[in-house]
Amino acid sequence: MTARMTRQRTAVVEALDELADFRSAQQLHEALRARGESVGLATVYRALQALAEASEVDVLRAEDGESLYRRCARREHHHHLVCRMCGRTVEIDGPTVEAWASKVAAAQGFDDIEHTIELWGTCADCRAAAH
Amino acid sequence: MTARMTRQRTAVVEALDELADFRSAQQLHEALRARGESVGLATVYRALQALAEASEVDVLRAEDGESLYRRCARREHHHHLVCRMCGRTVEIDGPTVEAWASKVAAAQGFDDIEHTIELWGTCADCRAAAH
DNA sequence: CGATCTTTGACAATCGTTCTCAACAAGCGT
DNA sequence: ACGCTTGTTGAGAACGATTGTCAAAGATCG
Repeated sequence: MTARMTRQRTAVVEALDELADFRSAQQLHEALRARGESVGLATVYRALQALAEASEVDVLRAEDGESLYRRCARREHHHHLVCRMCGRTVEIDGPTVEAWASKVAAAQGFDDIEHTIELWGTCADCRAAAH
Repeated sequence: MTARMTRQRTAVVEALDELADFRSAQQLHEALRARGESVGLATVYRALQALAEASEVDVLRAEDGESLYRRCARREHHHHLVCRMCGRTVEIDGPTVEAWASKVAAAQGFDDIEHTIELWGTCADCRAAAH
């Protein structure tokens, strides 16, 4: 039950730190390959899963359903503004929104409330790159 | 290019109306089967896809990534409070949130902004049913 | 160092969803 | 009502992300 520190897990964390923005498991796997680190894809998935459970990384779903991972600066609850082309991410928080969400849900008699609030857009660079 | 009204499409729309809450394509397919209507799964997916494009149905992704569909009362933009157990849905709108979202995104130089704002919870009935 | 016990990785298996393509049927004109 | 044209259907294959399998490998501890 004790989490062991392995070469592979360290490598995944390093890749996350290096890439900074939201990336898919497969992108991370490829980045590790490119760097010469040999890590199995399944292992990357397992590492990310473990990190997510430990709240070490944030997970969100791209519009096509793929899971994206990122090591965020703040560990407290927050949301993201993500570029759908390059993954560039800006952390945002919205105290107003939080309050609104829980108030609305409670008013309807719902429990165990969770909310998904993510903003997607095209960042200035990608817009420029697309002509 | 003209959309044809087929037995299958009508059936899918009927199933949606009957079930009222957010359902997966597979759930709808099964409901049709159970009712005696013979409709292929692929056809259900295609019908839902077409309906979604025409803004006839709302689509959202469950926490496990599955797509859920629903015919909403209002066709204007709005959000949902959904029971993660039974799919029961309450339509909500948050003018405050909308404004907040576009303001934040624009401030960061992002374009083509879209936002995902969904609330998940356990409705009173499901809470009771779980003891 | 050695025993223990988690972790790894190549590959198979899942699961939702989309694709393929020949058979089929709406809608239109006659 | 009758073909024609052309969008639609359905069974099954294909796909892509993710998870499961299990024997071999390696971390940790005494």
